[in-house]
Amino acid sequence: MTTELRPLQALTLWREVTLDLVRDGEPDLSARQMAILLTIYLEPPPHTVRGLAKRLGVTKPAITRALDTMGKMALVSRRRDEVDRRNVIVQRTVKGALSVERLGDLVVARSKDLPR
Amino acid sequence: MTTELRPLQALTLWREVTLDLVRDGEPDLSARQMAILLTIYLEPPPHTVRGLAKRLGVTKPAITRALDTMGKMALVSRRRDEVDRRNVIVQRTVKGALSVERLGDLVVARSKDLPR
DNA sequence: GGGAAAGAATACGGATCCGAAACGATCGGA
DNA sequence: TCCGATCGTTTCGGATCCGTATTCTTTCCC
Repeated sequence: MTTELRPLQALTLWREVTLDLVRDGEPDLSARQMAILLTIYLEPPPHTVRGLAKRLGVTKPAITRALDTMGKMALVSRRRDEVDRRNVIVQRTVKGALSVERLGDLVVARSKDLPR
Repeated sequence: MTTELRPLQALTLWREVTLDLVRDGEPDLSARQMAILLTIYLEPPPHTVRGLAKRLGVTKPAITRALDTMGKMALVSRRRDEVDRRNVIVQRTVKGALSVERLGDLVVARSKDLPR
């Protein structure tokens, strides 16, 4: 189906999900980190630092730093590309998958009681 | 209507809007700042630091800092409550209203071409 | 009037972030 | 082989963020 959100509904949805993310105790992901996480989990691999930088429109060091932080959180992991050892492949993790899944459920739940 | 988003659609929507926010050049708002902004613009005033802190489940200094930053960005403003001068009232601004409006349009637009 | 309580801001030390620039490692073509 | 291009990381100075604890003003109430 084609979803028919109106602006007030859209904003309400965005606010409630954001509030849930702020309140859940977990350290907040920045917009960049969120974009990286969802790109990795929604788009087919492989994902490289350069590819993510280009897609997000930010510099490579910004991606490296975000991956450092998200790596500590165990949301993503990295490994060398053995075919071309210059590349680093960004990989999914169990915890990252669970986190993404939870976000999906959150948005679905919040979309169910929007103002008319 | 009751929106019927499925998890993959929800995640795709969240990803594309987040990507738009990252790519638009404006400095990214943190999750807390976004929650504050949307609360101020979607809920009836008045909004105080304490009230926002309680609603977001974070400390008051975190709210003060977020308001400092968003004040510099001209997304919100502050004034003393003349009735009870201990309180600070958080107010909307033209730029903030435009920013919120743009986000609403963004979510609406991205919700229109979601995968079946 | 005086002290407790409330509200917001400030100080602190530590962590993270930013873009730009420099740096190694690796690859690939002449 | 060697030299340029590519890829990711590191470094730099400066800004922002975190939570805790403290400070300052104002209000409330005995």
